[in-house]
Amino acid sequence: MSDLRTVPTLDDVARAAGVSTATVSRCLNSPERVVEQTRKRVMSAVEALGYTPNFGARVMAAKRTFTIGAIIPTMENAIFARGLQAFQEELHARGYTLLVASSAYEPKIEEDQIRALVARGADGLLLIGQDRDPEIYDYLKARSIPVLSAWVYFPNSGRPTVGFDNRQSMRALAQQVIDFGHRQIALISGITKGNDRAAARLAGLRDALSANGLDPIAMPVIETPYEIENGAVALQTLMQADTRPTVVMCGNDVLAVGALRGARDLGLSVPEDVSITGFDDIELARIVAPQITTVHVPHREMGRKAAIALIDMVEKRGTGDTIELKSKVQLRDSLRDLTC
Amino acid sequence: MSDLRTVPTLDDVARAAGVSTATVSRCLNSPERVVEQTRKRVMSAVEALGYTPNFGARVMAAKRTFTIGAIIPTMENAIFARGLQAFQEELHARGYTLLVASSAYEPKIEEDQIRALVARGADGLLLIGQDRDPEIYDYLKARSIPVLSAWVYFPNSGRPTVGFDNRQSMRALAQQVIDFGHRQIALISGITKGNDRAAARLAGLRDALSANGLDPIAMPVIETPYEIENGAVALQTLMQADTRPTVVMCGNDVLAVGALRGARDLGLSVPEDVSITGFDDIELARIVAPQITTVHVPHREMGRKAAIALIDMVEKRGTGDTIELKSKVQLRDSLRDLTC
DNA sequence: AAGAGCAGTGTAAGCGCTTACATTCAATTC
DNA sequence: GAATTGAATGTAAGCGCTTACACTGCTCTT
Repeated sequence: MSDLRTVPTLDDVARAAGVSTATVSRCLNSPERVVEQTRKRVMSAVEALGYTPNFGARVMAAKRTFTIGAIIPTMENAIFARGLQAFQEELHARGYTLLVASSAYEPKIEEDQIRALVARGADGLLLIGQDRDPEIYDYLKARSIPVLSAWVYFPNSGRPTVGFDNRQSMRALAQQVIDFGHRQIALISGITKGNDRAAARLAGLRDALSANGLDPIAMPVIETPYEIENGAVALQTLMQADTRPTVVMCGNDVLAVGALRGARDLGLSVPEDVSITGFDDIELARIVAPQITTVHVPHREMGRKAAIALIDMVEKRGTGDTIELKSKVQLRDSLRDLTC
Repeated sequence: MSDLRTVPTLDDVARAAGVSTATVSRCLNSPERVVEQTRKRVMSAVEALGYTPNFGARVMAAKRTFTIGAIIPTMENAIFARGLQAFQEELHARGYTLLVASSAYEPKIEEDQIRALVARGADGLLLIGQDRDPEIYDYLKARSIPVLSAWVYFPNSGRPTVGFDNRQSMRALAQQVIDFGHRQIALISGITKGNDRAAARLAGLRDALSANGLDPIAMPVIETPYEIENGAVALQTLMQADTRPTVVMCGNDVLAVGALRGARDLGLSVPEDVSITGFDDIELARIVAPQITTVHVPHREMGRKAAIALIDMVEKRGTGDTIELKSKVQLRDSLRDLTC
């Protein structure tokens, strides 16, 4: 291959094909508006020159970037990986590119990232959860950039969401735990401030306690960032209390796996000495021994539907539908049935 | 907040501050060239109007996108997550944005993704490994887009790499295995075609065998995509052979974790009945019981250094240095010392 | 057979920014 | 004090593309 001195432009193609730049542009963007014969000529010129449209110029002229931004709290563990993968596959299939950033669960960083993505011309944004400074929503609205919140389901928030009901899900899991005879329940939660999923899960657990005549206030709760190590430490703290819990429920599977290791390090067996539950049903939950009882979330489906919904908002200028997905309690070995 | 009718432009800011657009542009891009007083005035106008530069226009005028593209084989497991996270943090700190795509280990898809990233104006590209169609390198060269290969170290390839020597690393691990008295060694490898890391690891293992008077040809090898399930299946196949291996080495930790589960399902204990080793030292390796003996790779350091090196290449401060990072055998419980 | 209608194509005006070059003016030099 | 210098700022030419609008030469109407 020869070393091209410069990258060819629309103009070069037009000249080579003996047409105007407008025709070349049309060939590329709405081929049906150009007659077959011309189109062929143009396309072979494109081919011959190895022409690729200049992204910046196209963005500027068309005022569309075909870019969707997504900001997730973390890339370091698999919580969002599968959903995001599906999201990106669906976007790709529809001609969009995904721009990912992560916020490390920091609202400040998230805000920066939102601005960065907007500055880069993202046509739409996928965010996780809904709990953020209203000013950000104003900012996005002023620029008419559609936003979709995933991983949550809030039908009455006035903003579209695609996800599942974290509160109900946790409540359902807790009900199961209670039905299994557990009364001494403790929770290792993620940080609830600025994290509506974590907050909802905590609330759901309390709902279940109240509904079963147990005191939600008395329940020991440790809030800690979603990291395996933190789960281990938290479990050890909980097990040193005067009245040991019979079950330690965790805000997600990452904490649960940590708790499992913490128990192991303490010489406790799970679920004989203490039961552990998780949330999310990421691969991790099935890899460890015992496998972790958790709430299964349809990650891939969520990612796919989020992509479809968001593109819809971008293209149809629709306001965006809220979509509810169903989660499901996934019983495994880490939860002991005390009633047997 | 009021609903802005239109997004403010450089011109609006210039008018509001009573200066020319050039001055505003300079305030934003090289503030030291504008006198303090003016700069302050401009900045408060920027603030007041909520101005954000238009990405497309900036790209077009500056012929730079401040975007770095990265194509990784997969986002679905954690192999690349940590390194990529560090990569993106470093980029962000230096004013660049990361565009990530994944290829599903398919050369065809990777090629598409490369073209897509280039079309979007990526200033530089991070790829994993070096084994790909030379035509792609020509294509990138013609557009003078710097490329850096990570996760490998090939000092004499003529292209910059940032990573570790997969072959030597595997050889070192294998030497340890042999020193522990293992003679019946089997390998569950990733697919080596188009994957120089997998190929190098296989080669390194063979090196060690030869160096110790063992027959590299006789070693059972199963090649399979990097998925937990595949590791489980492969282990079971290997254990059904006439002469059972005393150790099953795996191309990475994902396969090793799968192998571990496969052993468990077969009722075998690790490492009593069979030893297992991994590669990469991702979090997974420490979560499972027993913890997996593996090769530790400095993921975060690799990501950070890759970012620095690539930006260097983009900004023409260098042609791209090859950087070697040191891996390290990480002994854990899944490998039994037969000599005791 | 003249006009209407329309498909196919061309012309040219931006899109919002960066930056080379031009201009201004105060400080410095001789 | 005139000339020189250089820092600070302004002017305006693109960057490569899309698209509104204009134009051309058909095929239909009536």
